[in-house]
Parts: sequence; C-alpha cells; structure tokens
Amino acid sequence: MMNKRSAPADDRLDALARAFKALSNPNRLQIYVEILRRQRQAIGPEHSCALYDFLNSLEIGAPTVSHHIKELVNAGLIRVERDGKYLACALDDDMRLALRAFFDREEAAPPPRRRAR
Amino acid sequence: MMNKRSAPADDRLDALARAFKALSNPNRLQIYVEILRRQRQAIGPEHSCALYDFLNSLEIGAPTVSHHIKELVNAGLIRVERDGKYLACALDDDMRLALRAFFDREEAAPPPRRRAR
DNA sequence: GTGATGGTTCGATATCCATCAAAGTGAATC
DNA sequence: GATTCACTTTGATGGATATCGAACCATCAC
Repeated sequence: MMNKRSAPADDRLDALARAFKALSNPNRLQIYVEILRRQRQAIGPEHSCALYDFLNSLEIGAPTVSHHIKELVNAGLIRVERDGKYLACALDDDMRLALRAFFDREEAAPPPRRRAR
Repeated sequence: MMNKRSAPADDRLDALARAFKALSNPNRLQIYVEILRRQRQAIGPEHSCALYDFLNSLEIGAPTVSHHIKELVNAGLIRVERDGKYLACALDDDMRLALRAFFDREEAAPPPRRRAR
C-alpha cells in the first residue's frame, strides 16, 4: 500500500492527463476526430487537414483553431508540418494506441514520448 | 462536406468530451486508475474504493475528493453506491469500452448512455 | 514589388475549475 | 442520545482556459 504515488507511474499518468485535457474541449475533440476520420478514410495521405478545413465546421475563429491545434500537438496527440502555405495535421499513432491500451487494462501501455510544453 | 456538425454525432462527441474532461485532472485520473486497478485485481468485489482510500494517496482534502468522485459519476465513468457508512465506487464498463473503441477507430462505438448533470 | 490567402501572435475578457476551511448530514457505536 | 466516523454541501479564492479582434508573418500568384 504505497503512500503518495511513485514517480514513473506519475509521469505516465500526467502525460495521459494532458492528452485527456486536450480532448476535453468539444471543438478540439472535433478537430481530432476530423483528422482521425480523414486518416481512416485515407482521403489523402498528404495535405488535407489544414486549419481552414476545420474552420468551416466549427463556429470559432482562426486564432482559436490555431490555438487548439497547438494544444493537440503539445499533448502529443497530433503532429503538424508546414506544407507551403498550408498546414498538414496528422495523428500521432503511438499516442492513439497508448490511449486505447489505457482503457484496455491499466499498465498495458509503454509511456508515450514526452513533448515540449 | 456537411456544414456545422450533425446532431447525433454531436451528442456522442459531447459525451466523450465530458468523459475526457473528467479524466483531465491528474487527481481525478488517479482515482479512476485506482478503481480500475482494484477492479482488475479483483481485490474485493465489494467495499474497497471508499473515499478515504483515495484520500491517503492524493495530497488533497476530503471535500475535493468528494467533488472529484461526483464529477467522475456525472461523466458516466464510474458508478457509486452507499454501503452503510462507506462509499462503493465501481467502473462503468460500458463507458470504458466506448472510450477504448474511440481510439480503436472512429465510429466504432455505440453512444454511451447519458447521465444526469 | 502588390495582393491575396493561410496561419500565428498578442493582449484582453469572461468564464470555468480545483481547492480549501467550515459547517452540515447520516450511519454506526457506545 | 451523545460521540465518532465517513462523507457532503457551501461559499470563497486563486488560477487556468476559450474565445475574440487586431495586428502580424509567410507564401504563393501576379
């Protein structure tokens, strides 16, 4: 019956908590789902998923979308690349699998890589 | 290319967003994990998982733990029963599986039952 | 170059959240 | 029924967050 929590488990849980926080905002979740959907349908492996794609289906402005995308990146949920004028958002599949494993059963997943704050 | 989002998908996403929000706080996540762990180890199908069990491993007070438990219930993540003086917290397995399915692939899960606010 | 388009950065603001201490409730025990 | 134990309710408070408009930066097309 350990008192307080152990450090490594803490790190892992904190990373998960950050991911959950990123997904806790409906608009951010919607963005994540959209990326997931496009990836799943393999609409285009490249491009797609630029900021303005989300802008039309979400009643929020461009600055807010930009902010949300950054949050998803910081949480390790997606990766982003500049493609000329456009943005190219892609799921981080390691994180997706880590999250799935978390709900599979506890202690099933290796700690996802940390990212900058 | 539907504009704005469709209502039923919205409901489902909102339910997920609420669940993620509940798990976004490290202390609340810790509580959830603890319940998950005890359920997994089948330490005792009954009792266990009372408020004071969490109190010792979390550097927060009893009112806050009480508040967190309520949030987890409202998010549909756990269920709670009074057992005499004590509390009996148990995972909601439907929600756990719905969350797992979400990370499996989008649109794989039936909408989890709604709960009172 | 000039424009236009896609995206970001910067305050500002309004709301929400985690936490606490103090007081309250309800069940067990004496 | 008085005490204790487990928990809850009720403000209060400090800090985080979502969103915006305005200004800014980068890239593409002339």
